[in-house]
Amino acid sequence: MLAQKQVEARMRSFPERCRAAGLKLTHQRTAIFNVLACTERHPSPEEVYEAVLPELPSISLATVYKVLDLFHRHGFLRKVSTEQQAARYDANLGPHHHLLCDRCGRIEDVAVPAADTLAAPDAGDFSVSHFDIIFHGVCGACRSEPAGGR
Amino acid sequence: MLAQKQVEARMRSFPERCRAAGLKLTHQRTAIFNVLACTERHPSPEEVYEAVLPELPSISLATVYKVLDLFHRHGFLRKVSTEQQAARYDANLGPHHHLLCDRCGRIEDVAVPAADTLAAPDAGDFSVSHFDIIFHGVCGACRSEPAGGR
DNA sequence: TTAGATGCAAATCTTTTGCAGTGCG
DNA sequence: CGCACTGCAAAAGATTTGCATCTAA
Repeated sequence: MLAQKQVEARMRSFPERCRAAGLKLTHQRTAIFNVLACTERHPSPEEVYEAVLPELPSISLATVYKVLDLFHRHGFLRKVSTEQQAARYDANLGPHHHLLCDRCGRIEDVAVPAADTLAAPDAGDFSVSHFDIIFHGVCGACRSEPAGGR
Repeated sequence: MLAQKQVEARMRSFPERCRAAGLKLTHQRTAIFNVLACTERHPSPEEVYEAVLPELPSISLATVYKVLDLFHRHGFLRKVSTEQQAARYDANLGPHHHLLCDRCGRIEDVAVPAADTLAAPDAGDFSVSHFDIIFHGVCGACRSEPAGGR
C-alpha cells in the first residue's frame, strides 16, 4: 500500500521543497502536506480540514483551500477530478476522450485509437465499467496569447 | 467536425429514446438535448441554460440542472470532469491513474503500465503536457452492499 | 385525468475574497 | 523588521430542494 518509507521521504524533503519554491514553512502547511502524504484516499479540502483540525484546532477552512491551491500550483500535489461536482456535459457517446486547456478551461474531443487496447488494469475488487482520459495542455488560442499568468 | 447528419440522427432518435426510457417529451428537454447535440463545446449547466433561453425565455436554471442530471442518469449524456471545481488532492506524483467508485465516490490509485505507451494523440493545436485516466466502476464494498439505489 | 415535469424561491454547499492581525525568515 | 501567511467573516458561485402549478400522454 503506502510504504512508511515513502511517507517519510516525502515529509523529509518537504521543508527543502518549500524553500526551493520560496514558500514559508508553517505549521499549517506542514500539517496539510502531512495529511496528503500519509493517505491514498484523495481527500477533499473539507476532509483535509477535518484531518488537521485535531492538530491545529484554530486552522480555518479558507487556509486549507489556499494552501491546497498553492501546493497544486507548485506541483506538490496532483488534483484529481471526479465529475461529482464538475458538470460539463457531452452528448457524444462514441468512444473518445478529452483535451482540456489548463489555461482557459476549453474542452475538445479527441479520438484516441490507442486507448481501445487499454485494458482495465489490475483493479483489485473494483469492477471497472469504462474509463475517461483527460489530456492536459494549452490550446492554440491560449498559446498564442501574449501573457500567461494565472 | 460535427457532421450535420450526426446531429440530425441524434435529434431524430431523441423522442423514441425518451419514450423508451419512460420520459415525457417536453419542449424544455428537447431544447436542452438539442443544445448538447449540436455542440462539441461541452457546456456547463449555466451555459446550456443560456443557450436555451432565447427559445424558452421562461425556463429556469433548476430545470436545466434537473434535466441534465436526468439525461445523464439515463445515459443520454456523458459527464466530463475538469478538475476546475472538483477538488480532490493527491500527493502521489508518480505515474498512476485512478479508479473511481461511481457508487460511493471513493478513489483509489492504479498503476497502468500500458498507459506509458499511450502517446498523446493528434491533438491539433493543443500542446499536451500530461494526461489522467479515470476508470469508472463499483468498488468491492459497494458491490457487496444489499441495495443499490442512486 | 393524472403522474410526471416545470418554475420559482429558498436552502445548501463549495469556494473565493478582503482585510486585520500574526509569525517565519 | 517586513512581507508572506493565517483566520475570520462575508461574498460569490454552484447545485439542490420543496412545493404549487402546469402539461404530455
